[in-house]
Amino acid sequence: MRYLKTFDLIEAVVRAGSIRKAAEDTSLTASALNRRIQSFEQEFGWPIFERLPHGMRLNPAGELLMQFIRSQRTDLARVQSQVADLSGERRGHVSIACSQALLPYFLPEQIARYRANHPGVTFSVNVRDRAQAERDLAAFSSDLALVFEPVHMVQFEVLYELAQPVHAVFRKDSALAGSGDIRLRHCLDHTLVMPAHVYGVRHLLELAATRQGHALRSAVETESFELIRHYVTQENAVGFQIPIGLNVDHQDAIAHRPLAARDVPAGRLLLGQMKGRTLPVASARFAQQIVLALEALKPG
Amino acid sequence: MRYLKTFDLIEAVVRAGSIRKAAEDTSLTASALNRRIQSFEQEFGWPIFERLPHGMRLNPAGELLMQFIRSQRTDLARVQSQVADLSGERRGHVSIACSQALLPYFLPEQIARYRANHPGVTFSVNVRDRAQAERDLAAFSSDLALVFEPVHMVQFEVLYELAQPVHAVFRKDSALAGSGDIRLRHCLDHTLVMPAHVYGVRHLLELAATRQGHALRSAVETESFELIRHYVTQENAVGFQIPIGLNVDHQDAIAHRPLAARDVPAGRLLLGQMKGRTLPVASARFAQQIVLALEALKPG
DNA sequence: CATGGCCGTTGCGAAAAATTCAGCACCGTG
DNA sequence: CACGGTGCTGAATTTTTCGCAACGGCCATG
Repeated sequence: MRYLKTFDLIEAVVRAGSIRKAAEDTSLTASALNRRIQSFEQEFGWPIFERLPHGMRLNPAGELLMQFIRSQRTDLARVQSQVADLSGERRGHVSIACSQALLPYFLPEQIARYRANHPGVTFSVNVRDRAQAERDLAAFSSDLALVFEPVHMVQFEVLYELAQPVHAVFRKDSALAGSGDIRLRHCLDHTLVMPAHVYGVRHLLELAATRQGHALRSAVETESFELIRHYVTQENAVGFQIPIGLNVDHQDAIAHRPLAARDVPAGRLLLGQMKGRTLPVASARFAQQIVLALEALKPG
Repeated sequence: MRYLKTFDLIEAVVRAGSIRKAAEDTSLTASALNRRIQSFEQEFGWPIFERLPHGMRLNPAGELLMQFIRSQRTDLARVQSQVADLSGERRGHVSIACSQALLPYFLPEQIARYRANHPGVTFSVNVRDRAQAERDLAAFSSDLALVFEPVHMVQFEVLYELAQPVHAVFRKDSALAGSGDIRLRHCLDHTLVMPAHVYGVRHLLELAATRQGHALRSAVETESFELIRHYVTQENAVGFQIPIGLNVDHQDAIAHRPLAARDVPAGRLLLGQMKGRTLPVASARFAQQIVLALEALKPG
C-alpha cells in the first residue's frame, strides 16, 4: 500500500534504532529516509523521535503515533477482509497467540477444519506465555489469544471461558492409575516433572501446595509440555497438564486423571481479543468456531 | 497530510459523483485523478466505484472503505490532539451537533468558558434535528451531540442525561402568568405557536394531546425557536420550549412555566458521542465540562 | 439518425517529487 | 586525535505524477 509506506519506514526506524540501519533494511538511502521522517514530522506537527548520539528513539508523541499506525494497519486489513468476504471469496489471515497446551491436538484440528471450508485463509500460530499473550493483542500482532490463566486482563476482552482442571499425567502402570479424581498429596510421593513458573498449571499447583503446607520438589522442570509427557514414561514420574493438551482416546503408554478440585482449583482457558477491536472477518469466524468447539468440551 | 491525499480525492469523487467534477473541485486534471483512483483500486485489491454512464458511484466495497477513511481521519486528529495535550498546549477542535434550544444561552456560555481557559481550541456548532444528530456522529462529522429526545439510539453512547420538562412560553401579561405547574388544557384555549414536527417538544406535546383526546391546532408552526419566543409577544399566544433555551432571569416581556408532568412527561436532553469512539482530548474535556454544567441544572 | 454533451480512459511530453551521492558537523571511544 | 558511528544537507539524477489532447462509449435532444 503506497500510503502506508511512510508508516513502514517509521516503523523500520523504530525497530532498527537508527536511520542508517533502517535505510539498509528498507533498501533506501539514509538521506532519503531522513528526509521522509523530517517531512512527516513537519506535517504531523511535532517531532516523533528523540535524536540521541547513538541513534533515534521514539518520544512520547511517537509512541502515541505508533499505536495509531498499528491500529490503522490492522483496520485496513480488516476492511479488505470484509470486502473479500462480500465478494464471495473468503480469504484473509488469522493470527493466534496461544498456550503451549493447545499445540498438539486442539488447534491443529480446529485450523484444519476451518481451512477445509475456506482454503484461502492462512494462519499464524505463536506460542506465548500467559503474560505475553495480552501484549501481543495490544500490539496488534495477534488477532486472537487462547491462553490458560492469563495474568494481566485490562486490554483482554474475553470471548469465551472454559474451566480446565489440572490433570496428573503418569505411566499406565503407575500406582496412580485408576479413575476419578486424584488427591494432590498422592502425587507428591512420586517424582515430579513440573512445567516452568511462567505457566498457569505451575502457578495453580504452587498456590495449592503452599496453602496445604506442602513443598513442590520437582525432579525435572521444563518449559516443554511435550518433554513432560514423554518423561513420565521413562522414570515413572508424575507430570501435570490440562486435558485439552491430552488426547482423550490415545493408545499411548501414559494415562491421566484430574486433580481433586478441593486440592487444586480448576484454571480457566480463555479465548480473547484486544478490547474494543473489530476483528477481520476470518478471525471473527474462526473465533466463533473455537467457541463452539470449547462449548462441546464442557463437562455435562 | 500527504498520505491522506488519495483518500481526500476518493471522497471528492464520492461527493461530486464524477471524476471530471471532482477534478475541478480538487484543482486537478480528470486524467490525473482517474489514474490515482485506478492505482488505488489496484493496490486495494478490488474496485471501489461502479462506473455508470453518468459518473461514478461507490460500490459496497467502497462504502466499507469510506467508513474506514472517515474513522482513520478522525483517529489521526485524535492522536494529534493527544500529542498537543502532552506538549502542554491544549489545542484542537470540538464539533458539536446540537438542538436549537442550546443555541441562545447554554452553548455560548459553555464554549466561552472553555475557550477562556484554552484559547487554542476552536469550535464548530451544527444545528441538527434529533434524527440527524446521530447520523452526524456516525459519519464522524461531529464529536459530540447534545440533543433533546433523539430518535435512533443504536450508535449513540449517552454521556449524560438531564430531564427537561416542556415549558409554556407566553407574554408576562398573559392569563397564563403565575407560578408553579400549568395544565395542558389551559394552554389549549390560547393561540398556539408550535415547533415543527421534527422537534422533540412537538413530539411530546402530540403524544400528550392525543392521549388526552385533545387536538393541537397551531396558529403558527415554525422550525425557529427564536420566532416562537418573539411571536408570543405579538399576538399574546402560547409557545413551547424547554427551559435550557430560556434565560432564567430575563427582563423580557415573556414568561414561562412548566407543564404539569401528569399532562406532558418531561423529555430527556442527552449528551452523547459515537458508540465506542475515543474522543480527541479537547472534545473529551469539553464533554466533562458540559456534564458538570448540566449536573448543576438538575432540580434540587 | 446525426449531433452535441458528458462520461471514463489512455499516450505522451513536461513538471514535480523523491532518491541517490557525496560531504558536512557532531559525539563518544579507544 | 583519529575512528567509527550518528543525523543532516546541497546538487544531480531518477522516478513519479501531472496536464494536455485525443479516443471510444453512452444518452438525450434536435
